[in-house]
Amino acid sequence: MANIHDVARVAGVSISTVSYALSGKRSIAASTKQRIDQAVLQLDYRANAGARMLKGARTQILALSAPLHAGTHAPAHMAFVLSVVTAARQYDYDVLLLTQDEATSGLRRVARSSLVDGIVLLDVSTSDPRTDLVRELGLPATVIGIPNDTAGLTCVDLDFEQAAVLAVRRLVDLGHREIGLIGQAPLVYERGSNFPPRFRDAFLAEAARLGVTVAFTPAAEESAGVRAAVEHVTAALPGMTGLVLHCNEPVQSMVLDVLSQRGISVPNDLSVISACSSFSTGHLNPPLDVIPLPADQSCTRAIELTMAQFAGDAEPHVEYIDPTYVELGSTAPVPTPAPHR
Amino acid sequence: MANIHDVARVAGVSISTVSYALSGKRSIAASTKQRIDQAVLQLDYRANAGARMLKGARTQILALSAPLHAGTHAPAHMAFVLSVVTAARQYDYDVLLLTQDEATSGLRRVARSSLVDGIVLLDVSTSDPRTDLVRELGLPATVIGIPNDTAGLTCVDLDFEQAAVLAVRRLVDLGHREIGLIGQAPLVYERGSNFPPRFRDAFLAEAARLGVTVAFTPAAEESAGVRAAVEHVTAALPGMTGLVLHCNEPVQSMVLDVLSQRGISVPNDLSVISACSSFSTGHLNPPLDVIPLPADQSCTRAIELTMAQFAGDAEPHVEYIDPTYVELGSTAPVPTPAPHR
DNA sequence: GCGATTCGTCTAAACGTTTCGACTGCCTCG
DNA sequence: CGAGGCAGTCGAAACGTTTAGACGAATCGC
Repeated sequence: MANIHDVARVAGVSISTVSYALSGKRSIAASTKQRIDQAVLQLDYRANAGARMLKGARTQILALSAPLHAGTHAPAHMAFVLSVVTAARQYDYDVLLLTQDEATSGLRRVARSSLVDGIVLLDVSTSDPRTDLVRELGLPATVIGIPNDTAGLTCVDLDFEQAAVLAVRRLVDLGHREIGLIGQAPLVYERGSNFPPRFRDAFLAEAARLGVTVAFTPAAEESAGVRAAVEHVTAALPGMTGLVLHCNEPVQSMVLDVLSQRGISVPNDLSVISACSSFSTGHLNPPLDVIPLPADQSCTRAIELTMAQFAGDAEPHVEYIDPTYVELGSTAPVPTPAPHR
Repeated sequence: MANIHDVARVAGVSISTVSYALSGKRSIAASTKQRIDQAVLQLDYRANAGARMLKGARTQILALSAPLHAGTHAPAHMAFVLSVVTAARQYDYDVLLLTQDEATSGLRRVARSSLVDGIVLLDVSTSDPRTDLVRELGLPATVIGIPNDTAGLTCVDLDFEQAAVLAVRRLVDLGHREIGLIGQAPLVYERGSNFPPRFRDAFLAEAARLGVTVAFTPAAEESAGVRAAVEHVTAALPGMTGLVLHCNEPVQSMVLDVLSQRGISVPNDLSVISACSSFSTGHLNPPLDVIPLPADQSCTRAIELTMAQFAGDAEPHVEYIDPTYVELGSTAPVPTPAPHR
């Protein structure tokens, strides 16, 4: 493999001149620069990564800790992973993928061996051992998601609380007073995943504040679980006219199936909102109003924040991404304007 | 960060002694080794990755080129990615994730800069620019999937041809003479993905050999597409008693829904087989007989083959993984033993 | 016409490993 | 008892960069 010596020889200059020409850190005569560029092209030269790391103290590699938990929707997870890689490449960073097993040991290994310049954490739980590790390692790091203790951490995530508020208000504005909420699988809550309770609690709080009645239930991912969840909310709230889904796409689709089997028409009989869906709801029948969970926005911002830490101009802080509401026709004013209460 | 000098100082030996003690490449007195281990522990020392790469000519990093194409089932894709990472870790290798955009340029970059020791290619198409690049780079590489031109390449994959034969024979053995085959989405075939036509062609060939009638159709992923696919095969084959699904899980599930809506009972009226599914079919209703596509097996083998190339004892070749047939009760002897023809 | 400045280039010193060759005792064998 | 071997350790030379410092030549201000 061609090295900088070869380039220098071909271009007829010293290696430092080559280095400066390529980095642009000192001015180089146009003619010299041209000869060097030519030699680089001819030899297909690329600076040796190891040498660059060793001397430069920058590896241009980020560690991405992306555990895939049971109950996490794989396509959504994939979307985050790919978004991180794509965003990192914008800053000339590559991404080393770390998984489940080895979650903390792998992070420690790559960090202590100076293999990576920084860390991105995906899918943190409310109390996640990786956050302690990140604090200990003292490496630039960004967490996508909000753990309970954010001290000393840089975190970014969709504002799930605000998303919940948005969903409640939309339905309330349309006159709905009895609203169901179908959440993630029970084990997602038990495991301590960070965003489901954030959404649920804010949802319940806003509903209470506005004086509307809510029935919440998690929904297991298989069709029996979904059926049970729908039954639970309808039984708890016989007068339910609005329903919010904070669950993954297959479950959303199954909920719509169950509703249609029961002869419930959306939005005529029931207004339905999809909250924090990573993907378009356009293929659902009917397409659901949605508050999107924009993987690329979170990830792009996470990378920006990591780069800011490299530059040294970034204090640890928590950053929320504003949710938006997208109307696709699955909500309507409350059907029978019967006086409530 | 502690370096080897620090360890040497704390242990009271020279750095070469530390290096030998840790690598085990020369014998070291037990007492010395112990002092060194102690110092390593105390300082939480890990060899600097850059220095190791530079000198050792081994980076302990693999590039994984994992483009996520439209029509690829994300969970299956994820399973392959995670399996590759897990398998690589068994050999103390980390994995650098490369995506879609940058497919060839990214591979070239990491290879030419000696950032990675080897390459794993996922989801190759029949004619994939990445395979030419791999040949050009001359780096150890393993392809998961079989492109048209395998010259000079090391490839590993499930034997989709054999899987197709297995599926046909199973149904034929049970007396079925008219068999439907529902495949991937049309764009998957158009894009040149490697395994769908391998399966389809072998399926048609084996069926022809055994003199049974087949109707094949691809199935677009939305429910209208699935409905159309089912209609197509039933219209083409009014006497169809067997159906093979070579498509992703959501489509399989939708096919079963359509069948049940039409009052077709599995396996009483129709025997159904799921071919090359990455995930268990246990949650389907009914659970389908399946010829699994074992991501971990392919990936583990791919890593083994890459490691063998490092060791120098491996010629480029194509390796097939034997498919297995798992009975879960979705096939039965042909229902009405009416004489066909 | 001369010191100061700027530009372009070079020399050489790091960076933290791995590993080859060499050295020192000590043991063994003839 | 001396030659040879071996276990245990060390010194020093790579590996391919980046970058601080030095230096000559051209340019500029006065």
